Amino acid sequence: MPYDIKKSEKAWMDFWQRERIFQYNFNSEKPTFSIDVPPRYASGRLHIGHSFHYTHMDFVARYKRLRGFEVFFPLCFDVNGMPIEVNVEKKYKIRMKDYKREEFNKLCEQFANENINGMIEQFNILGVSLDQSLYYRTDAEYYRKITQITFLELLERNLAYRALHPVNWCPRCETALAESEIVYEERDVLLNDIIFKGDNFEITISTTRPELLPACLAIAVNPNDERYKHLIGKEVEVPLFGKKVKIIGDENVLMDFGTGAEMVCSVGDKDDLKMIYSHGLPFLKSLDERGRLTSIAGKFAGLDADEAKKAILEDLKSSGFLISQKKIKHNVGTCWRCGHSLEFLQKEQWFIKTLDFKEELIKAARQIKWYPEFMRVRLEEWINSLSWDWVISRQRYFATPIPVWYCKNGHIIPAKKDQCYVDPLIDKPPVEKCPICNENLEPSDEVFDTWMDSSISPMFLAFYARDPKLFEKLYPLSFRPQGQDIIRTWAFYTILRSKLLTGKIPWYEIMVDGNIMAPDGRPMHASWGNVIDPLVLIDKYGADPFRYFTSQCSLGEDTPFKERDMVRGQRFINKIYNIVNFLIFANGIERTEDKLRPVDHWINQRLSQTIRESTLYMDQYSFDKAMKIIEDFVWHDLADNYIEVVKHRISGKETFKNLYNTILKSIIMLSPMLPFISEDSYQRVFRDKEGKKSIQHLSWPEPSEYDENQSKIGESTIEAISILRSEKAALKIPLNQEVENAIIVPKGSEEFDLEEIMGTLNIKNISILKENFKTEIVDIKLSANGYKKFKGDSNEILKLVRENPSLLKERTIKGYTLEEGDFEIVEENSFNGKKIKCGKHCCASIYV
RNA sequence: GGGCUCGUGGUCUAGUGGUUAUGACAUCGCUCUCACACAGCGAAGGUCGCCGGUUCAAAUCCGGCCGAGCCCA
Repeated sequence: MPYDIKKSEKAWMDFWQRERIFQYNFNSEKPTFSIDVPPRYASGRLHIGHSFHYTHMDFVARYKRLRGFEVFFPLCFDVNGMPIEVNVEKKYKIRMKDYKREEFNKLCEQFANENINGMIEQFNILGVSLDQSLYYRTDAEYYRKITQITFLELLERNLAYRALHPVNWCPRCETALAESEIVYEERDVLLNDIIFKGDNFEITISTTRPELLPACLAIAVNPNDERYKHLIGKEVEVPLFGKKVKIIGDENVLMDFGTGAEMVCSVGDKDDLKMIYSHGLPFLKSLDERGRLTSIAGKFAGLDADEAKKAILEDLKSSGFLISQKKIKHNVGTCWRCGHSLEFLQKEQWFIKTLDFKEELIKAARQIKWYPEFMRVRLEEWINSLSWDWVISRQRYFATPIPVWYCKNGHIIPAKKDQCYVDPLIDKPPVEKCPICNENLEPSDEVFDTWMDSSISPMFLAFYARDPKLFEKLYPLSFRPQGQDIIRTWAFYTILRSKLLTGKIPWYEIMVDGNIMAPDGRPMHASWGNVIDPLVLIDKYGADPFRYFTSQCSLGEDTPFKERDMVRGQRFINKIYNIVNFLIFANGIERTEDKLRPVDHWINQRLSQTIRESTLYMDQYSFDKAMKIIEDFVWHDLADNYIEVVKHRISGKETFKNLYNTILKSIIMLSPMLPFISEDSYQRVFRDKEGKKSIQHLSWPEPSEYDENQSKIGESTIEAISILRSEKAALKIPLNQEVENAIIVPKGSEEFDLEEIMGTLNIKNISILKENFKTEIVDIKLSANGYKKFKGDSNEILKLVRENPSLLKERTIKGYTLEEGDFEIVEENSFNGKKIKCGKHCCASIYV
């Protein structure tokens, strides 16, 4: 009966849920291993990349359970922000701003609920061992309450502040965006050369944004530029608008971009902003919140940026100011959600201080252990490049309300902490009038950037502001798994919030994953038609084969999806199933007394080595390496060699016991990666004897005991068997057919378990001999040690020895003392004049 | 333009100075051998992206270039 993967996987996931196998026990005496699970964004279903990430963290959760930890692995959802708003607008064909915040948010919540239910089902199918009774969603009042409280705490300490500041602004979404929300896109734009006239001179500037001409503050040139340096300090007139501006010198101006002269506007881009600050230029508001030109643009007022660009270029052309245009590639900042190009706008916004803490944050990042290590460098690069504080206010609906009120004189009245969760649009302020000027209060209608919610995830999970005792116990969390694309956001903001609010790092370890690429090696894009649905694959192959594929992906590297890895996984799972079948068969036969033989010691030695190495790799979250070692052991040492050898004596008590333990330890090691087949195997044979309800309740194996000498004999024996087996195959003798004679020629002082060889291969007599055996030296090479010893003389010595092999018997050559192992001798062996197959330890042949 | 990562048989991949470069998938041959033909045994297939340097010795270390990915400007 073949392995029914679908039926099995369904049954065991139901079993795990029913028996609450993954439930975290708050009263456990075991040490806790806590995972700051990425709250899955509730705008859709899991795609292959998410599935990949969650299986990786599940490997960790399951491994840590086996290592004796009480694992805290909660189910979390991120239910906030623009993607959901946009989806709801699309679904109902409505505009958010036409609705009251409350009403619109109800629609968002409903939309999210459907996705959440779907994703929980997906987690189950994948076998992700989340404790579903530990749960949060970021749109719930219990969660937003903590977002608000932590904000109020920062406000009390002046770490949050409100200020007028240019912000990245999306005119379509009408909201400020954080730097992390900007997507840079390369676009074809026109670089326009425009003449500015001064007293008896002209200067031609290059700009991609002529619509900002009304906000022109100055012309900037590089002070080292021979063409222009004499003009610095002179005045020119802004074409069409008649305003006079100065020519300034600034080292940041690129001499080879366009004409090497540019206009400084408020505010075209970040470079403008830097020059405005460094040259003390004023801010002009040239665009409004919807991206239209303001009154300073005269007759162009009211046009949006694109229309204005056209109109102004027209006028410049007809009045002779525009002298040339050429197409260039230009990086444009766009809104991560809607793709509209962004503007800089002067707005009152809420900020959290970050620039003051750069050093401290880098230090904190270094206290955290990063897997892989190089990901930390990316965070440090990001921290070093930050040029202003974190803008946390958003002019949107579906997010946590900012818990403050304002009076008309601009005083800020924050909510009281015990008032939270609070919605200023609905709830009453803590006081009726402004305590400073006795004015009436207006509620804030702004919400927080959603990273304000997700960046307190470890604090929330550790019961911050709710249960100080639990917080003491759980904080910092053990482990943060996440994707490389959100190092600068989720990882960064979490470290920031944690440091500011608790003074501690949020977790001791962070594991950063790469992405799954399409099979063609490119990112998956719906428009490229290379998107892969994990559920279709799992339906075809099963969840364990999918997990097998994800276990092959190196941490932190992008991996193209490979269906053939799932095929390979399927075969491996089938192999495991059949190994267990054999054990069940062996379990059913009568037991006789016996003793362990050298091959048993050999498999125990190989098992121990596998346990030691895979433990090392699992501790570093190098699942690919651990899996490779375990798979190699199970498939080749255990299945191909050991089982074949013990078949002839499987009725023996000790033999059976050794096989039983070897298989049990193997499936325990495989269970983090392949939980379904492992649980299935455990339940089929081991549960009765071991007693534990689930394989997840067992312990990660310790290396077995074995006798080193016996193990060596076992190794030579395995080699002899494998040579003789292939010999038998070559002679076309069926493997179970009896053979009269075989010979084994040891290379050195090796010993062999002849009885084992005879039993396994059905050979009547085996002799160990050295007569009639001829060794011919074919080639002589230097070993690594030889090279190290002889250094520069290596080639000369090698030449001497090759010409005269008898020199090998000398004690010294050219003053070097010779030792065994300096040379490698390539031999050809023959027996009775015929070539004979050889391995590391022996040569062997069937002797008919 | 900057930071990080990667570039190995047809495809994918292991391998951070020293035998004949690992394995998988695909290909070809042999074998239904009492757990498994979703198996076993064997064969063919590689100038280790390119150029230069260090070294007795480089896939591996260093420099430059080319290509890919992520993040940023």
